[in-house]
Amino acid sequence: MAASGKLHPNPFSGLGPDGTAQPACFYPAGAEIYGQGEKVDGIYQVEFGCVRVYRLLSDGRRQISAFHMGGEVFGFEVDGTHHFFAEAVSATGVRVIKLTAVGDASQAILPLVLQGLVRAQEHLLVLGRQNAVERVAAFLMDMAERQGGLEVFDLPMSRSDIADYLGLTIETVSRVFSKLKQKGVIRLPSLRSVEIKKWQALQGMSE
Amino acid sequence: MAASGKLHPNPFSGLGPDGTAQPACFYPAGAEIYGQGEKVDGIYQVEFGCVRVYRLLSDGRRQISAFHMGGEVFGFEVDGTHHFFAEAVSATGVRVIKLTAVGDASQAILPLVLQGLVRAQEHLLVLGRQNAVERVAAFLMDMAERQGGLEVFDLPMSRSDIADYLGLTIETVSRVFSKLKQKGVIRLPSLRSVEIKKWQALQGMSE
DNA sequence: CGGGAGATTGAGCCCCGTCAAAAACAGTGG
DNA sequence: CCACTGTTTTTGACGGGGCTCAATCTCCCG
Repeated sequence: MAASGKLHPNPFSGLGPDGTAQPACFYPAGAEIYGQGEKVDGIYQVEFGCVRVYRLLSDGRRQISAFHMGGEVFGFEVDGTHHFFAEAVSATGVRVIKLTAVGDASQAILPLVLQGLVRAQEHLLVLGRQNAVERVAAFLMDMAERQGGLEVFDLPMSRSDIADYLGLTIETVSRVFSKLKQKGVIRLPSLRSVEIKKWQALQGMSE
Repeated sequence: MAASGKLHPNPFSGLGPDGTAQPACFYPAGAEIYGQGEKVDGIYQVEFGCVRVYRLLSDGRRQISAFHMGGEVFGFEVDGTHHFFAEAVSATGVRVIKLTAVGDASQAILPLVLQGLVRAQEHLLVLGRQNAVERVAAFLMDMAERQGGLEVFDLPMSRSDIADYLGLTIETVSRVFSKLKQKGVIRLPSLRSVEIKKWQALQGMSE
């Protein structure tokens, strides 16, 4: 399938010699972008598509710590080695930004790292203190906002991905979807798209 | 009570004009260091004691996103406003580091922010995919490591704080403590201290 | 039409939350 | 040192939300 997303503005385009932008790489759905233990050779910016970043427990349990969509930057690491896996959720274009020396472009990437930290802390609240309905509601609103606040939007990821992001099982995710649909809060035009009919009701669920 | 902790090395001591270190402030147990919505006027470094950083849901549910102990830096924010509460868990000394302009000392604080991000992502795995015993085991090992890896160490925080950090209830935390004690994995010399008797067993529980 | 992966739905169970009571602890004053 | 009080922790009984296991359904893509 041809990936025809338009490119997002690159905040690094004016960096000068600090961050060196590379041509975008294409990854088909499911392709690994980097793996646990690999050496870090830069940070990544999503051009189009969607990326999941996750860790595994030894028994196979998976926790997706974040999805990254167009324009977002990911792949920060602390000691030169990746501690997570990153894979394309759907057909995805990723631009690699080489950091040629320690501290390169840190002025520019600090706010991006901070944003990632805020997102992670936000998600801690969801995983630590919200029930299944609240988690799914928060997820749907987050996805809608990141796609421009439209009431109809795509879900690039499978139920399994959603479950591993929300700390639930696919069955529970599916049941919550069905319940929200039945209540008229959402509509599911297809498996991978959602229409929010009652935004207000959704908000009330994730407080 | 006199706070007699020795001061930890300050990574900002050699910053020059970028970060301006202030004299340490003292906070008694329970005192608020900053609150949600307050303006940011710097970042904070723990001199001694322990700090909890948390958010609240509208119905009062609380999620502690991190505890910060001696030497650690916290209070990073993205838009000039605090989105969390920070309170002293026990009698605590905190040094405020004023950042006089955007980007100040970012070279120095980037690794600290990255470390916070790694910690948060690590904790996402715990909250999303581990059961009560695994959560408590991970917590105990983390606390032990942060106090030098001793087999006997202090718990500055209450059961309620531990519960709100691990996404559990105080009853469940207490029950897990009792079970671990009964199995001989830990000993509880007092309410606020722990001895790890079988480190290996603890590790096996949080995989 | 058939095959396979993903998604939905159902039945049963278990972990953990809730509610309640007892126990341990900390602080105060006598 | 002890008695008294309020807070924190522990322990118990019980119920429910979400997980497990399993069957069915839907959607692709040949």
